[in-house]
Amino acid sequence: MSGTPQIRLAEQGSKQRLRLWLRLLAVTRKIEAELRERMRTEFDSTLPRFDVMAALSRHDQGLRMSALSGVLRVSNGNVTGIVDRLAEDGLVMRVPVAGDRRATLVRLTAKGAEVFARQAAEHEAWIDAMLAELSPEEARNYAARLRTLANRLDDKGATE
Amino acid sequence: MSGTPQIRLAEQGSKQRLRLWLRLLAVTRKIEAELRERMRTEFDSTLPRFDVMAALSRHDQGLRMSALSGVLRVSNGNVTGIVDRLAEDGLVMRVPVAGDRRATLVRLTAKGAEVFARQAAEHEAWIDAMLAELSPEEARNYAARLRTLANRLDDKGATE
DNA sequence: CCTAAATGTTTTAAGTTTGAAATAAATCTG
DNA sequence: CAGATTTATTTCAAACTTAAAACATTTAGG
Repeated sequence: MSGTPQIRLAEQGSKQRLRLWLRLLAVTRKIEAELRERMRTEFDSTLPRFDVMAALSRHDQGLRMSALSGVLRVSNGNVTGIVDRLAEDGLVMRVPVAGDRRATLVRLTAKGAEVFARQAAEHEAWIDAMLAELSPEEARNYAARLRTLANRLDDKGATE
Repeated sequence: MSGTPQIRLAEQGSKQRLRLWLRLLAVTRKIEAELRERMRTEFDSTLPRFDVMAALSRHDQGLRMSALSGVLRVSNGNVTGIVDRLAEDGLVMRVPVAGDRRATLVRLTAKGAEVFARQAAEHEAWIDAMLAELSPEEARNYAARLRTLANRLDDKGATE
């Protein structure tokens, strides 16, 4: 009815992986929705803004627009808009790059660094609470597994 | 320097969970980006459209706008726009609900069901290839773990 | 040097997304 | 049964997102 045993097994593998993907997506969306809601109510901000500030907080010297876009895996034009709005609020600043007038370096302002520090502490606590069910060891194991999976995905993308 | 041993351990757990979350997000975004790209180039469509059709394909009798919104975990207004565009393309139809003139039932058209069947087969194959590194058993185990995690998150949300 | 290709960023058009306000209809309550 | 509340959906404004086009600048070849 449903083919040879070999094909039945392959189909099952495919179904299991699809199911895993759907669960992964569901959990990720659930957590993101919760984080977005809290960012909005507690800090009157958004996740994309937080993501940009988080990336910048790891680079005191600042990041180019293209580097920011690469780190966050979002399009160039997207970053332009988010940085525009953060700059309006005085949280980041655009700095010219000496020797390349095409490029712009984006950096957290003093105010931006201060605001981000507060938000980051809460953000970490929210995640800690949401994932409290996972022991530190379990979290570490899953993170490691995801890391190898991400590497494999990157490899594939690179060779295509 | 960094507090009592108890606090140091708690901090570590928090860091591990944060790291896990960041990896989860990175992998999910990577896969989504790949799926979006393929939906665009192979089918000239988008993930949100596919998601809506996938939900409808599991309900022959159709779904109310609010049910669709609930299943997909996106806002009501969002679903309105996506269904509008799918309807323009003749892939879904709005059907009045007998006995409740506020509500609308959304269903796949024959064309929509046919288009979705083709896309779903490809979609499953793409995911199967991307997650090929995971054995069916491993996929099943992770899916199960994510399921309990999702349940826990839902419980939290319900009691708040 | 001068042009062609490459690089860095912004702009644009279309679609997605949210939360809140508006609308419409059904249900509850006195 | 009339008014108030709740429920189902759409509309709206603002932000996010992408891919592609436009722009500015730099680098590479001749």
